[in-house]
Amino acid sequence: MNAETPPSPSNFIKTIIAEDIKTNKNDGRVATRFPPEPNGYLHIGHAKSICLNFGIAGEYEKGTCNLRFDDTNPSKEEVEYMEAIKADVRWLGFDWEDRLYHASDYFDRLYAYAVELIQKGKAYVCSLSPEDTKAYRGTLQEPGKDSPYRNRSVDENLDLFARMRNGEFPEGAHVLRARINMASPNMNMRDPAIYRIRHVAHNRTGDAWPIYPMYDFAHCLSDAIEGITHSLCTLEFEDHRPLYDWILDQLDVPCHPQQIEFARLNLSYTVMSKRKLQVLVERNIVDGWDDPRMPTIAGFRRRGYTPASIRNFCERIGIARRDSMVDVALLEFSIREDLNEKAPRHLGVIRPLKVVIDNYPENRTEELDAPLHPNHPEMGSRTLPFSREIYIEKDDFMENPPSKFYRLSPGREVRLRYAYFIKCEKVVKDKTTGEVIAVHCTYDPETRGGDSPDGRKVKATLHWVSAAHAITAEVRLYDRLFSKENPDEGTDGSHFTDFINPDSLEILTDCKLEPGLADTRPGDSFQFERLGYFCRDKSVSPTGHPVFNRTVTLRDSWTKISKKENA
RNA sequence: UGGGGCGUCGUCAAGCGGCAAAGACACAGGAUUUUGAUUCCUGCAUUCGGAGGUUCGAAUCCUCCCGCCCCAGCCA
Repeated sequence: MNAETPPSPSNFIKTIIAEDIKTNKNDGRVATRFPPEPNGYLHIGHAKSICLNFGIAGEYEKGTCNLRFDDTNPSKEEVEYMEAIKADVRWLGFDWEDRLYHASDYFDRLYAYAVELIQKGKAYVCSLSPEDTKAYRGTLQEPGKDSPYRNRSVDENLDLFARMRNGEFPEGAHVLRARINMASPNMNMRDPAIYRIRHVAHNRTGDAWPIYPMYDFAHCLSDAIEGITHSLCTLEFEDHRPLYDWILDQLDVPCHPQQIEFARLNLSYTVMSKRKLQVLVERNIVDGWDDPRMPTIAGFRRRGYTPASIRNFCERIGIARRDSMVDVALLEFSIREDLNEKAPRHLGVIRPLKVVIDNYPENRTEELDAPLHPNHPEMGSRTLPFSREIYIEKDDFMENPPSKFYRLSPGREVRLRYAYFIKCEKVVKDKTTGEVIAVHCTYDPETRGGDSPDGRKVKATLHWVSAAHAITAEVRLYDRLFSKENPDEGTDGSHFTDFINPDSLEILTDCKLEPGLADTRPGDSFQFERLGYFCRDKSVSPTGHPVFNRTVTLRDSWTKISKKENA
């Protein structure tokens, strides 16, 4: 039922579950669930939870993981999000089979449980205004006061709750509260609201309900109804666990799942809350939920990340209870690792510099054979057209190179990948700006394919593309969205948007790629040799050219060396 | 200042009274290389937030201290 993922390391949750299996606590069953609220797109933090929940279930013969939408707040939730969430979970490689559920599936049963609670004297209708409710709640260090409505009779509560359900009251007039303890040091136990009036249509139940259950009431009961054994959630719900347990203890429920909390994922140089991601989308700071710079699953997909790379990343970061900030370099390692094996190699020049090979015949074109993957011959090969005028990367030429630079420069010989050795003879500059606009070279016909029969060596191999045959493309280079490792951690009045990296996107519109890249499809991934991994985008440039997104650069020790030299 | 958590390498993270304190990423060297990529070696915590204590023996148990996170939605 689950995607292939390497054997995963142990963590405290697996330890607990293994122990439960050993003691036959749930008849050997392991039932988890992934319970998103459909109020936004899934992000990499959700991927951690998905991999955990589906992953654990997948490790046991009697393991199951449900997909359950926690749709108890119709004013925030949308069908668009539900569809996107399902697509993302599937894309990640997980299968909920026939176990797609919604908290809203249980509204009737939840209502009956609420009635049961009232009948047992464990819940009451409170008619305090929201402001008064807040005032009565007390503070972190002072106990709250009992609501004046706390001792209404069971009959009156039953009547009022029935009328709430019938839509007889406006929003805010009443609320159903659990009758626990207004003096509890745990705020969640100070008679929390469990049903509120909302005259809002629900995307699945329509106008059937004018009241909706709160998270604390709906979640534990949904878990119990589904026979969940281990209810995994993030740390901020730890204080809710006593309430989770209290509700299940009062009621006649099928089972009592165990809630276990773990730390949520924080990734450096990005933000992870749905609210903040929504701000980025609404303010058009990014191009939508699937902007390749977004830490959403949809964003990573469009960026060219593979499901396996994200799953491997989630395995590597582990599961623990301490707050942490994972280095984005680990994610980058995970995608390089996967694409290095799978991505076919191609040549593409993103900042073209014209090279004329003076001793190469004017009208000649050759077809050169080039493997699609140097380490995997079984992937086959393609041919590369070669001619007198080619493009190389601007960065691969320097008129006055520093000592460590061993690419092309005046008088120097280098290899063109899978083609010929060329030697730089002359530099052509723009008369006014002094900018190098073309380079003249000679080639050695004896070096066809890239080997010299006389055994002479060159220090560098450059990627190139035949000027007459290249296709033009738009390439989008992405960098981290934020310039600060933790955008949430600004000084006094700062806002996370203050740290947006102004250079997070660079669009190159005149890139020259080997012709074979013309017949590729959106979503296809490649390595452009010496540059990085790129993924064909779904869009087309304003000029009608294909668009490629840079997923991640190759590891680059040259940049480090050159920076060191300049420092 | 009430309650609940958490503190092991630059970053994640194993470890649950007896290890020279896993592993990964990052980093630094070196080898191989028609990608300054990949691959391959090598190095990288005498120390587990601090101080005491228990014990033959402590990262693991106890005490105190310090630091960080969460909770006062009719959000989830």
